[in-house]
Amino acid sequence: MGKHEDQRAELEVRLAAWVLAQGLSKTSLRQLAAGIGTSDRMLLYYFRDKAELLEVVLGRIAEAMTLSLTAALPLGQQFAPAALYARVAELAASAELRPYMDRWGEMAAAAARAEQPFAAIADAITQGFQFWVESRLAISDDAVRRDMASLLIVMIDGGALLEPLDGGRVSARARKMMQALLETIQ
Amino acid sequence: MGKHEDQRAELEVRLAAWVLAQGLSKTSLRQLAAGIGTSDRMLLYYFRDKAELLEVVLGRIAEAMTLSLTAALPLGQQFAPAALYARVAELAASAELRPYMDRWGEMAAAAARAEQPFAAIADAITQGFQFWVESRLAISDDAVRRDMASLLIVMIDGGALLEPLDGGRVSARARKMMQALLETIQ
DNA sequence: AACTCAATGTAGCACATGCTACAAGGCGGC
DNA sequence: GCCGCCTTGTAGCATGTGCTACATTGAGTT
Repeated sequence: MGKHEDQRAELEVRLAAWVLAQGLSKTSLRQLAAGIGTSDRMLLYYFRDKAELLEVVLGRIAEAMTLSLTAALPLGQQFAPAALYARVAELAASAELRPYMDRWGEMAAAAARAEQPFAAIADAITQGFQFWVESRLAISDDAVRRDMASLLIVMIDGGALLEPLDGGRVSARARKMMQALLETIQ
Repeated sequence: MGKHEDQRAELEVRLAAWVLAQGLSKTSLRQLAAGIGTSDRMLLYYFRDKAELLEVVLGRIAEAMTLSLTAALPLGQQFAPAALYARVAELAASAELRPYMDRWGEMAAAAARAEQPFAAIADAITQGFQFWVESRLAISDDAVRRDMASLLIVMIDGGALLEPLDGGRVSARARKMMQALLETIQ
């Protein structure tokens, strides 16, 4: 196997860990290089350009997020909307998944500004998330299950987005109300 | 009255219009100056620094948004959650309010990245929005009215955030489901 | 040992950014 | 008419950015 590919994969892993921990705000080539202990020159040796680097690294992070989610709540079991919402809201706030949710929020935001290459990746994650929720909802009607999954996603993501605002109060109140609302339709 | 203040106010108006139309992604001093037909030098003559400029301009935009919202749905009338949600969702998608919602999404996103001075302004808007919704909800219990208002806000903002993703499908499905859900508790 | 070529370092370019120093214009009061 | 000062233009600095040219190293092959 090629040593080149190994080296590049190694860089990808370290970059993904660094970006996951540090966020998307400090992603200049020099900052990334300093963060993982190499040089910007090296990054551009192993990646065509910054766009390709980010695409690959964010892809890895997205993949890891999906793995984490699935590990925490394996496929097979199905839940009523209220129960699944509670589980996912709790998960999203957990120490393990919080960094992923934060990055996800940043990416969705960047996508809203039409920054590349965030839009494409955010799109893929959204669809993956939709599928993940959908396949864990105990709702027989296909269309309703789809719609309910989307509702949960908007609530989770919207909550995550507004979390840093107003000290998290709006977010907390909405979660509580949503929970109550979902329980009325058991 | 001082001519200086007039000049500055004039700049503020033009800057606000420009930023409202163009978004927050092109807000370097040179870009702003070119956009409204002046020089970066002038901007820094009338504003202490870029932070103050953005603060004032975004404040103006936020103010205009509140005015627009209130004009569209004056205080006095109160609505059941489902009705208010429908009205606001429709409003948020209208040609008049859409630019404001887009800017608001960008600001919330920027605030999530802890970029200054967005955080403080986004905070103020959130609270203003909470008050706006709360005072139009026909719910007698104070705590419940607060929580329901927050829920609607998270749904509206979350929907706006996810609107550009997956062709707006997730957003649309969530809106539909939420509507149905709210109607069950008339 | 000599050679080759991938891997890495050093230096720098061209550009954008926020901001500033300095000077020139122009409009007021005397 | 002349002076003074508010306003505006020109030029530039320091820094950060993505990216590149060139030189050097060093390990593997013959």
